[in-house]
Amino acid sequence: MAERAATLRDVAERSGVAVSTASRALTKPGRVSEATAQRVLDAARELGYSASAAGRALSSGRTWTVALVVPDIANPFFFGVIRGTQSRLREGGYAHVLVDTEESVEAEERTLRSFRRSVDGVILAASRLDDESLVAWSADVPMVTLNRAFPALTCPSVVIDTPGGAVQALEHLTSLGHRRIAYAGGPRTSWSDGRRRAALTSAADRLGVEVVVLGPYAPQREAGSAAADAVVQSGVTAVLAFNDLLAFGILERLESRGVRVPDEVSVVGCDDVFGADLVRPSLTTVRAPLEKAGHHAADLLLASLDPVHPRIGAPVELPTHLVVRESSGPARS
Amino acid sequence: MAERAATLRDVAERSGVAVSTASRALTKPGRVSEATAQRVLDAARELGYSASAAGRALSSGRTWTVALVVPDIANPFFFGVIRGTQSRLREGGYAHVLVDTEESVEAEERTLRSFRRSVDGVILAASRLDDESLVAWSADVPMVTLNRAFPALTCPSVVIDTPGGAVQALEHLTSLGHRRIAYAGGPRTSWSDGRRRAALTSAADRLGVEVVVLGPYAPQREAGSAAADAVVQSGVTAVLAFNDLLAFGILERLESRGVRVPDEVSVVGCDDVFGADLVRPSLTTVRAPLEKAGHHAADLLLASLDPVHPRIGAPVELPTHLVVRESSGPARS
DNA sequence: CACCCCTTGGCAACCGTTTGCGCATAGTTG
DNA sequence: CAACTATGCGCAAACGGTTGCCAAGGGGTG
Repeated sequence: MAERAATLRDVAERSGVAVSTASRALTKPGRVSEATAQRVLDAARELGYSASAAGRALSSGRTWTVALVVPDIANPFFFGVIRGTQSRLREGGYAHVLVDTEESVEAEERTLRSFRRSVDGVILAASRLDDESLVAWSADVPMVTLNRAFPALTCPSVVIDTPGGAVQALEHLTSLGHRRIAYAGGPRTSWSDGRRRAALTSAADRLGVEVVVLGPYAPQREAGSAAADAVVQSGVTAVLAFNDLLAFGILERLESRGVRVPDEVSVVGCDDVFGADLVRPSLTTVRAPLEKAGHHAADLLLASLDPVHPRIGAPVELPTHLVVRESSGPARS
Repeated sequence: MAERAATLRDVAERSGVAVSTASRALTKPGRVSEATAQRVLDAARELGYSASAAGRALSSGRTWTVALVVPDIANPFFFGVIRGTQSRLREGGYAHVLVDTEESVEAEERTLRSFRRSVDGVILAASRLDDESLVAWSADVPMVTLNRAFPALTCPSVVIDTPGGAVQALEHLTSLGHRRIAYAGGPRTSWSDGRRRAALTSAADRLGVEVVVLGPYAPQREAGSAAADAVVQSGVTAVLAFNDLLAFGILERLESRGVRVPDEVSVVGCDDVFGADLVRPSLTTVRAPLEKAGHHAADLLLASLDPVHPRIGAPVELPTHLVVRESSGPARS
C-alpha cells in the first residue's frame, strides 16, 4: 500500500487556500472565484485526490449509496432488475450495494436495520415482509418497493402486472381449447403469487374454465419435477407456472417422462427471463419488463431523495404481455 | 422520516456509561465487565441502535465494504461469480458494492479512483486494464483479480483454467474425427481470450489438426450470427466459441440457416452458464466453476484484509472440465 | 498493613468533510 | 471621500464513532 491517500487538507495546502475553500471549490460551483477554483482543481488532480465517502457522509448526512435488496440473487428474474437499477443509479451518481436475503424475512429485517443509517435509500424487491413491518421501515428509511404494493401511500412502489399477463395466458390457453388448466404456484410468502392466484381464479370463472391450483413450489428449476408430476397426476392439459425457472423444470421433467410438449401438455411460464427462448420447445411466457422495472424503481427512489425538492412519485404499474412460443398449443382431444 | 436515529451517545447516556465504554461494550468483547456490557447491549436494543457506517469508517479506517467490478453485469458468467463473492463476503461481515464498467477501460479506472478510499478492497473480474495500470492500482488499494493473472506477485489472483478445458474440447472433437476446427474468439482486450488462443494453437499442432481462428466477436448472443456465418463460410466441421453466449447465438443462427447440429457442425461453448443445458441441442461446453471462483476471490481478499495478520494468498488456478452434451458429435464425412 | 497488579471505565484527540458565520477587501454610490 | 453592498475566503464547530492513555478502585500477596 502506498503512502496514505491525499485528503482535502492536502489539496488546500497545496493550492494555498483554506480547507473550507477547497471544499467549496470542488463541490459548490460558483461559490468561489474562477481563479481559486482552478488552482484547487489543479492541485486536486495533481494529488490524485478523491473525497472520502465516509467524511462526506458524516458531515453532510448523505452517503450517495443505495441498497438493492433481493430475495435470491441466483434468480435470473433479478438480473434484469439489477441491470435496470444499476444503470439509473450510476447516472444519478449513486453507488449500488447488493444484498441477498435468501428468501428469509429475518435476513431482510437484519439488512434494513444495519443499512438504515449507511445508505440514503433502499429498493426492496419482492419483499417478504408483512405490511406492518413494511410501513414501519418505510418511515425509517427512504424506500421503494418492487413487486410489492404498498399498504399505505407512504412509499412509492412499482409493480409488474403479471396477473394481467397471466390472465392473457389463460385466455390464450382457453382459445386453444384447454378446459382444465393448472397453476403451479410460488412461495406462500410471495405477494405476487397471491395476486396471480386471485386474478386467475376470477378469470377462470368468467371464461368458464377450471383452474387447478398446485403447490406451493420453490421458484426454482429443481422444484419443477414435483410440479410436473402433480400436473400429470391432475390430468390437466396445460399448466401455467409461477415463473420461468419452475417452467423450465417442468419441461425437463415432462421430457424425461416422455410427455410431449405441447402435444400432450402445454406449458406457460412467467417473466420471460434469460433462457426462455433458448429452451426447446421454447417457452411461451408472460414477459415482464424487468429492466424497465429496475429503471422505474431507481427513478422513484432518486426523486424522493432529491435534495432540493424531494417528491414521492405515484405508484407505477408496468404492463406485461404474453409471448407465444412453442410450448403452448391446442389441447389434446 | 422519524426523528433522527439513535447514536452511540444516546446509548451511553441511557446505560449510564461514557461513550467510549459503550463503544467498547459493543465492539470489543471482554474489554468491559459482563454487567456493563449487558446494560449497554440492552440500551442499544431498546433504542434500536445501529452504528453509523460513516462514523465508524472515518475513525477506524475500515469501511467493511468491498467492491466487485465486472465488465458486463448482463453476462450470466458473472452471475455465478457474484453469487460466490456475495456469500463469502457476507459471512465475513462485508457489504458488497456492485459496479458494471460496460467493458470500458475508462469506466474501470474511474471506478477504482472513486472507490479507492471508500472501500476496503476490490475484486476486479475480467479486468480490461493493462499490466501497468493494474500494478499501479494494486499498490493503492487491496485488490484481487479474477480471470486476469497478475504481472507481479503484488496481488492475489484467481484464474479459471479455461484454456485447459478448451484443449480438452479440442481433443474431444479430434477424437470424433474433426480435422478443421474453428475458434470463434472473444474481445481482443480480453486476457482470457489470448490465453485460449495460444493454448489452442499449440494443442492443434500436437494433435495434428487445424484451428481456424475467427473473430473477434462480442461475447454476446447477438454476435453469434456473424460467427455462425463465418463458420459456415470457412468450411470447418466444428466450432469452439469464446463463451456460451456466443455459442447460443451460433446455434440459433445455424438452426435458422438449416444447418444441423451436431450432424453437420459441432458446437462447443465455454463456461457452462445458466441455460447451457436448456438449449436444444443442449450445449457441450467447458464448465467453469464460477461460484467457486467467486468464493476464492472473496477469501483471498478477506485474508489480505485481515486486521491481525493479513496475508496475500498464493494465486489460485481452478480446473475446468468438458461437459459433453448434444451439440457435439462425429464429424460429417 | 503496605505494596503491586489487573481490571474497568472516563477523557479527549482524531478521522475527513461540510457549512454557518463573520471578516476583509474591492467595488459602487451619493 | 465616506458609507454601504457584494463578493471571496477563513475560522471553527459539527457529524459519530474508535482508541491511546490514564486514573481509580479492588483484590491478591508478602
